[in-house]
Amino acid sequence: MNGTEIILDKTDLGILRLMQGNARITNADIARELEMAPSAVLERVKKLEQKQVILQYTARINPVAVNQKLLAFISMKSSEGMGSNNTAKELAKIPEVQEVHHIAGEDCYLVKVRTADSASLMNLMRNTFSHIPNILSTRTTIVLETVKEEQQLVIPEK
Amino acid sequence: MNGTEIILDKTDLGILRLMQGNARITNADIARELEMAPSAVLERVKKLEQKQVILQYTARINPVAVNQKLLAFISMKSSEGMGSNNTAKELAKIPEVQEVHHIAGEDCYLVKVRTADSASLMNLMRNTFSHIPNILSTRTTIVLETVKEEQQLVIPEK
DNA sequence: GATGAAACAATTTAGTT
DNA sequence: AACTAAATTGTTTCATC
Repeated sequence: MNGTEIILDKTDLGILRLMQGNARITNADIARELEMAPSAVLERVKKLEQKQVILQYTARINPVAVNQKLLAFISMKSSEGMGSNNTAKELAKIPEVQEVHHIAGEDCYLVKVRTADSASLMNLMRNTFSHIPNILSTRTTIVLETVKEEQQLVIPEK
Repeated sequence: MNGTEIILDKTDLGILRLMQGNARITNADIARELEMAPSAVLERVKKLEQKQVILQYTARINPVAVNQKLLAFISMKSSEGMGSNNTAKELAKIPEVQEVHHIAGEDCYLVKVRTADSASLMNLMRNTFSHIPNILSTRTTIVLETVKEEQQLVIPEK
């Protein structure tokens, strides 16, 4: 069927919870929290990486500090048939595109984009999006203020 | 006016690029890449944290592995006047809510929510959203497939 | 701000249970 | 899978430039 099912025990979930909150926590500190040996933590973490339970360790950076002040969501209709998602794959290659979701309802993608300002969003749409085939229409929504933006998942207790 | 402007030099941007790609990189490795002393890297990193250029170090976890299979975007109209954003603040407190954006156009919020399945989304809406005042209407869009989902920013060269 | 050196701490490997 | 112990490597402080 699909890939082997991933089974996580209480210790794995504890590690995930700690690392989701602070990816630079030391294995020694994880070991102290969970009352186990650091070498055992290292083994667990390696396996979680291997199994792609942990996808990446990343620093969240303030977009304003690196001049990425504009955030927009763009809905796009595509003329390609169900099953193919080449349009989405092309969109995913663009560095300013942070997210591409295929959504229910119409033949639609929802795309999250970050640029310096509205002028650079226009340029991106004119120079890059316009070369992607099968895009029938776009509707752009500009974010005025972001109140919360995290990717923290609710990790179950058990 | 606003908070003091943040000025980042080439070294800071190099550190940010490396840590955005891998938050568990050692300061020693950053030092080797950027050809400087590890103690200087430590000082820079501390300052970037202090200045809130680095907001958090986090492990990105596979949602499927922790049983968070459903992703939805909800647009909400609110009856509260411009300037106040209590509705948004209440939404931000809910752990399943990953993002809350105030968007242009109508009196609207765009909310990103992750739950186990559609039944648990229904429960969340019935039990939690319904207690938040001033929500006039909601329109829920279910994600069928996520092609890309990252928060990686484009870090300028200089 | 950056460096180098010293003291301290964490990581990682290997052997054992 | 987990533990301990030992060897290696990284972190952190501090005096100096």
